[in-house]
Amino acid sequence: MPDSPEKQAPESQGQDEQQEQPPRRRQARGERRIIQLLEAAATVFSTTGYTAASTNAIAREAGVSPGTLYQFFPNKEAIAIELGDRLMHEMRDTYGEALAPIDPVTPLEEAVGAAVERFIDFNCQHPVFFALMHGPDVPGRITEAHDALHSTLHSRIEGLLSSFLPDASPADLTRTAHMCLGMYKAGLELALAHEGAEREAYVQELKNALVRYLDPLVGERLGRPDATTTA
Amino acid sequence: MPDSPEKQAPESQGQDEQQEQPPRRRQARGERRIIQLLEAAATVFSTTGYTAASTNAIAREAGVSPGTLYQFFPNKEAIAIELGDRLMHEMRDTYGEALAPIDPVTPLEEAVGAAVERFIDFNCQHPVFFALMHGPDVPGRITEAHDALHSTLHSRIEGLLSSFLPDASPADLTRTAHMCLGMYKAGLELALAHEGAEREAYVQELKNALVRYLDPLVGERLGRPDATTTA
DNA sequence: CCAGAATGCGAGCGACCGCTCGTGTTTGTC
DNA sequence: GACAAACACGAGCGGTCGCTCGCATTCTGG
Repeated sequence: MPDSPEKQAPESQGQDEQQEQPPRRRQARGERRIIQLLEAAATVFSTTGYTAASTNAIAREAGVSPGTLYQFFPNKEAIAIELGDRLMHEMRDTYGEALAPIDPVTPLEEAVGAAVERFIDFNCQHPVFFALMHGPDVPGRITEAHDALHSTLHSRIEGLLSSFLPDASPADLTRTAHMCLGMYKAGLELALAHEGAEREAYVQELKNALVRYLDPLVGERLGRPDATTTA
Repeated sequence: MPDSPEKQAPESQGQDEQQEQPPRRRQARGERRIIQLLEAAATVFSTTGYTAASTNAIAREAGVSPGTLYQFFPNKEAIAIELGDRLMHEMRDTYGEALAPIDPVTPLEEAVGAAVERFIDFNCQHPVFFALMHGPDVPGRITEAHDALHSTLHSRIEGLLSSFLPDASPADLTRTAHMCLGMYKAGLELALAHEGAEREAYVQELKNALVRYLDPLVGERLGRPDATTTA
């Protein structure tokens, strides 16, 4: 691993906020190559992890030469970053504000079930996402993106919880939210490790675990009409 | 990374079960060096992970030369294996049969609490253990040890569950046990990420999550006297 | 005390990795 | 058709890594 060279043109600093783009015109062929390379990278990353994946392997998987790969990406990290950005974008497009709005009258089961369902679905359709987000070896920028997503989810959960539990201490709220995220991650891992009906069963099990974990906390809330049908 | 050479003397196979030891006599100094090297390896592994840890770094951390390291370990993997073996041994020594016996009259809270407490404690005192066991990049033999431990824990949990739930389907039992292990792992990660009182709070939260997850399943059991005090 | 084994050293080998560069091919524009 | 820019190639550069090897030093048994 050579140290990241970090050689950038000094740029005109200070008064021009768009700092690059020596007008790099892409042809249609180039755009196709980029997609091809990103797909290859997704395959290699999700099978071997980020650090173990070699750029030569990605190029080989895409059926091009190493030089061609570096025609479109300045370095290995940029590939992962671009891949992560596109996944993040696709997630927001697909599920829109699904991870944002919280309807306080929604029953707990429904809220948990919907959120779990959506995120598990996305991860099943894009296994790279899990490899990049929960991989232990990914470098700086990806980790930043991961942390950003993580803290977004965390504060969403915290918000949901505080709407259910307005009188809980912030520390308890944070802990509970972290625990929920941890359980979600564990369930995701189990779901990804299985397929078909078995996967569905694990998703259901994750929902059960989350609801049962949270239910006692919100139990004293004003009445949910049917509290008996749990399983 | 060079391909693992895998050059072993053919050995006399078949009728002699102790297959090696060209009588390698160790001096006291050597034993000390081995412990020194293993401690250095523990430090390096737990800070950088297995693959990212370089043997030269381990030797440097131990204050010896690379050659000296290879006087005592045939390769990098062997260091991790020896380290893992000693940890496993120490775990069994420390907690003895604590992970074995299941007293069916023990209340659920107590059983879960005791098991969680013990394992969390061990992991807090030996952070390497987590790095080696749940690290994503560790090679063959370590993964085998991990899988062995994992399936041991899994079958213990399955046994406990089946004693509580004699009429549940095997598939459900397996799933529930996997879910418990996943939740434990998530809680362990959270506990390791904090210290002192906050860590204790996460341990308690993990116990809560597990008990609440399992309680509805064993709820129809013959009476535990006080079923109301949950928190 | 001394032969030989165990221990210790560190330059360096071979393999692989991320990445570059000189060169050749394709594509768009006039 | 001419020219430049974008695209493609692949040998190979500089680097690190796991690990070796020849040689010096220290310990141990007879």
